[in-house]
Amino acid sequence: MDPGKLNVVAMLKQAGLRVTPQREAILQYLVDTGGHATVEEIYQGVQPCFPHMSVSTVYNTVKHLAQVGLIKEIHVGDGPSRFDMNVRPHHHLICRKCGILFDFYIDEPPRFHLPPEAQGFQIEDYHVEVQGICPACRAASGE
Amino acid sequence: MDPGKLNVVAMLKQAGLRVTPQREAILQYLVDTGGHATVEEIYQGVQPCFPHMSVSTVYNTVKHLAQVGLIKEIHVGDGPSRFDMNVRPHHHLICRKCGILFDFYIDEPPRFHLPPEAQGFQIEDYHVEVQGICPACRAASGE
DNA sequence: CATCTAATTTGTAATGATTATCATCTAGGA
DNA sequence: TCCTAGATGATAATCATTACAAATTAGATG
Ligand SMILES: [Mn+2]
Ligand SMILES: [Mn+2]
Ligand SMILES: [Zn+2]
Ligand SMILES: [Zn+2]
Repeated sequence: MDPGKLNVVAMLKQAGLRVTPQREAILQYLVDTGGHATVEEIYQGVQPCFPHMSVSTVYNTVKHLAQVGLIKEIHVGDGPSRFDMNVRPHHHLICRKCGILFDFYIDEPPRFHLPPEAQGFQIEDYHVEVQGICPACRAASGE
Repeated sequence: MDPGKLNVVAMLKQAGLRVTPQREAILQYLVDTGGHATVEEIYQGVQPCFPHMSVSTVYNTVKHLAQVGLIKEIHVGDGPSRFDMNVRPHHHLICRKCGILFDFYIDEPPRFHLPPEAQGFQIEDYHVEVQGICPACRAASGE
């Protein structure tokens, strides 16, 4: 028996979600790849194993997984939503050339000083989106 | 003669853009409202004065205005693009209740410490998106 | 001022991401 | 085993945006 599979089943059960083959496959894909997948990427990724799965099911599932906190939906620029297995509070580096995403962390939150009209704004969360050129693309264009 | 109108004409000319009635109206709307308008809001805003204007023209114009740096396109969450007259580098507070946007500034950029796989990433720009509850909504729900 | 041309406008079609709908199916509890 | 709330999947609908092409026009030129 596949220990990884047992793992995603346990994750679904702990989260109080019904365990379906589709949900197992989608969560397994996310666990295996570990990156920041789009619905389309997930859909393509599970095709070989689940050729009948509907793209609706992928949308439904990632919505549920995000609701129970197993994954996190992130929006980057104007692109499609991405789904992140890393649910710790963290931030992202985005390469302008190839679009690759890296996680990074900030230990001490920056001091936001708010304008008068925003005084009293209750800060609940924040996300830093850094744009630039990734090492690989720098190497490629630098040469 | 309207001094404001002369102003937007000058802005367009200085930017090297052709001056058309539609562009004047759109830029004037942005100058007057000064906020973070969507294409739809701009379109509705100029309707009384330009009932014939096409929504395509709004898309075209904001794209051009952004290209020459007169405005800045911003993406917030999964919503439509917003267009910002404030072209200084700055960041945003977003209210989870009503969606209102506030600008804010950070004097000293936070120290991003990157993970090993992102070492050498060339940072070009960054944007902080703060989620929370605005003063008005706090007052409304607090009472 | 008259003419010319490339840029602009506009209506419409096409695209891409996402949500809505609903008939069918099934996981999991009784 | 049965039952039912919840899940799936096919499809339609919606929303934001881009693509296209014909008609119009800003602004340069003489
Ligand atoms: Mn991440
Ligand atoms: Mn702003
Ligand atoms: Zn890159
Ligand atoms: Zn609010």
